[in-house]
Amino acid sequence: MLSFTEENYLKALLQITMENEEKSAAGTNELAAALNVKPATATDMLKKLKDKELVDYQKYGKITLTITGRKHAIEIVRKHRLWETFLHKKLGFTWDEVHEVAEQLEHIQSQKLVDKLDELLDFPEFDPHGDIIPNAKGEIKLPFRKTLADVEAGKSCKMVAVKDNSVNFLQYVVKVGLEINHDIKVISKESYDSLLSIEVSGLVYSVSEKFAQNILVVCRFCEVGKACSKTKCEIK
Amino acid sequence: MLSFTEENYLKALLQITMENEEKSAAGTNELAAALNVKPATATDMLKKLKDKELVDYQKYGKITLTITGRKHAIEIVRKHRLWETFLHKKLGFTWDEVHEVAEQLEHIQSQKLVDKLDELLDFPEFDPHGDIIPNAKGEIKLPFRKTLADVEAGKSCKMVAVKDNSVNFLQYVVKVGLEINHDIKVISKESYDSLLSIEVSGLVYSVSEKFAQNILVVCRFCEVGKACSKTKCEIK
DNA sequence: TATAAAAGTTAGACAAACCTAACAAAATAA
DNA sequence: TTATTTTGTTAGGTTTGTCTAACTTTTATA
Repeated sequence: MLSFTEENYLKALLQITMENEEKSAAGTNELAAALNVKPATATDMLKKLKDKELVDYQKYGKITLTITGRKHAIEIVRKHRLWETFLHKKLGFTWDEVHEVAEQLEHIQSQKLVDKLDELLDFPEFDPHGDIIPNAKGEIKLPFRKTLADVEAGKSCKMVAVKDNSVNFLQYVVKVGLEINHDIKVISKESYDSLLSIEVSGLVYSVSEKFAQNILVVCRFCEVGKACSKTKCEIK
Repeated sequence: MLSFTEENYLKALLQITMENEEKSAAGTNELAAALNVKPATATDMLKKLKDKELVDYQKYGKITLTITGRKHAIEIVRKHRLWETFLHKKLGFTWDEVHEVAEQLEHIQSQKLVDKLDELLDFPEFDPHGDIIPNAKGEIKLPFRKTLADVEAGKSCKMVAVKDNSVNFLQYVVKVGLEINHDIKVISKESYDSLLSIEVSGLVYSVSEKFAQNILVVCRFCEVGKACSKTKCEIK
């Protein structure tokens, strides 16, 4: 049985090592920062997790999850995202409210609860932020996605997810009129500061590059989740 | 903000002091037993809860909850019973499965979650064991109830709740064919060992006095939750 | 009422998860 | 390739919630 804290370390490690394709290992400082603890604390915990064979780690070396550790981490992420979906779909929580409560709910131990929740929600694939919900077998099929910052001027795309789940960012996204499944046209890009001019539902907004890097998009004409090969695809 | 442990102590104190009308204070050993810790541990925690003004207590004296402590405890019980109801009504958990999971869920901090859950369940009054769910104001209207052991031979009653929420007892109740809202007729009572012969849905069973003391009943003809004054009332 | 039993407390220890301060190793830059 | 910065570790300390063992107070019993 894992403690809440141990679960949080595993989840953080999974998130760090899944951030992008290239990176597959984490560092102590990085991990500590993600969990809001001091590096010394993370070192202590890493020793413990190593003893339990949940992480591969040695002094001054990079940190990776073992198969078992990864399985645990995925189960936690699965629960987190199912709860987020429940809060949003069944209890009317807005997408900026779900994360905080799901952080608590993800630690509830009951396989039956997870299974039944999944069923109640009709086996959802995505949570309210557009993140993939790992299935009951712990499989995650990573969908093909670009960030809004990657879209060329003049091209259009469809928003499918956000990278940043902070309340601040999510509320800002709403304010800009953006929403999952909305179409976005990139009008222009400033070469100096990469400021983007975008059109959403007929209205034009300016957004920073930082903002655009946290909006995940796909081609409007392509199937969600697959690399598109159609000639008309606007997202390469 | 209270820790899980502190919440459990408050809840246990509420449960002990509400067990029956006469008793309104708890002892250290009793509390420790309820929480599965040693008396020494309970003493430590009591000092802490006293400092936080959640309990009235002094060395070697009886323990009672303060107004604030009671309010917290009732809120925890409310959450526990709402979650039990949710698990039973929305996720198909049986009544012997709900308690364990609700023990975890009762500690989730989110006022909105509690309110929305209450709404989703259509503001239930009773949980799957027939226990009263305190309302949003923290009010508990204690209904008039007797135990099956109090019912005279020849009289009938209606089961409305159980006192013991253990898996063992609950499964046994089901085995005997009993269920909330079922009518029970007491055929006879052995004067030697108080063994009861009862009739449920046309079938006759023998149950011990201990068992009968954990089945809560009302008069079949009286309104649930009120002391009955009708002449035909069979439960006095 | 004296004494035994029960109930409750204190002292000292331990594990988990955190910290700070000092140090060591690795990576980067001069 | 040496020096500096970044990264990571160790040592020692704190808090929370638990324990055991020894002790004290209260209650019950003879």
